[in-house]
Amino acid sequence: MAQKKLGPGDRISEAEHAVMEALWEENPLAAAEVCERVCTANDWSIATVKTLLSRLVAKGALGTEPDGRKFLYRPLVERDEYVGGESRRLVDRLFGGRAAPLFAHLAENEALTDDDLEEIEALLREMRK
Amino acid sequence: MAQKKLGPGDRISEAEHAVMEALWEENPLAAAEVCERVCTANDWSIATVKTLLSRLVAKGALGTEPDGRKFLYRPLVERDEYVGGESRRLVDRLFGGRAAPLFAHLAENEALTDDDLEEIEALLREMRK
DNA sequence: ACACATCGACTACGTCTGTAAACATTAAGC
DNA sequence: GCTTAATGTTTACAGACGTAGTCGATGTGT
Repeated sequence: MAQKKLGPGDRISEAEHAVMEALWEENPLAAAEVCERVCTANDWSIATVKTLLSRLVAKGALGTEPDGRKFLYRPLVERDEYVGGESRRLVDRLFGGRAAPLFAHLAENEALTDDDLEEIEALLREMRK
Repeated sequence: MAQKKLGPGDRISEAEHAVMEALWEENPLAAAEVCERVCTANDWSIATVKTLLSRLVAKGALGTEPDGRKFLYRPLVERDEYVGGESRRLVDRLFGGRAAPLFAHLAENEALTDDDLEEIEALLREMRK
């Protein structure tokens, strides 16, 4: 088999996600370059990053292209896709699929800044067309 | 030590969460009663439920009171507390702590029903006092 | 040519999770 | 009293995850 498309079983773990973020921000990158942007923040060794990269490739979340003796990695899944999936999973699991209760929750716990409120209002206005 | 308060390291896993949901909806319940409400839906055996209950007790998420030869389990963490924590974690991880982008995302993918929109508008109105 | 630095591949290993069986105790029915 | 059914406790085990070391190949500087 050549390319295993990311099955729904192939979830991206939390540590892997940090690697994905780096690559979503800039790509393609070599392993060492990825390490430069995530190793210190997470207190990881280069070896750890290599493992995470391999697992992400195995899961079909990353693709590689050879560049001399090294590999360049680039995301195969869009950040939007991932973020959307995770968001929906949470809303499904905790709020029965309804987004309003999530919103209410965030609002209650003042997890919403004034900027957020304004932005959301704007979105609503635009949505109402 | 008698009561270990749920440390932040003691996360509730997905399977465990299903058990918690049952107990949040009705409590206290015995293991067999919990199984009645979650075993068929998840295709679990009673043994699995017992394990999950034990682990939740160990994590400090559930408390027990003896009832004859059996135990009754009841939540020690509020559903709101859990839900709030998980929501914030997601927002932090995926949206840099800002809720507006999450909202935008849900909106884009029409994960928002008309009811949701109305409800959110109402919330906004009320919040603006 | 040769030592050295790099890089990906393979291996390792402890913890957590999902899933469950085996075991011990004990209340209850006969 | 003794068998049986129910219940919590212990043990099990495979797969995922976090974290990293070792190994073999290969390019690099001198």
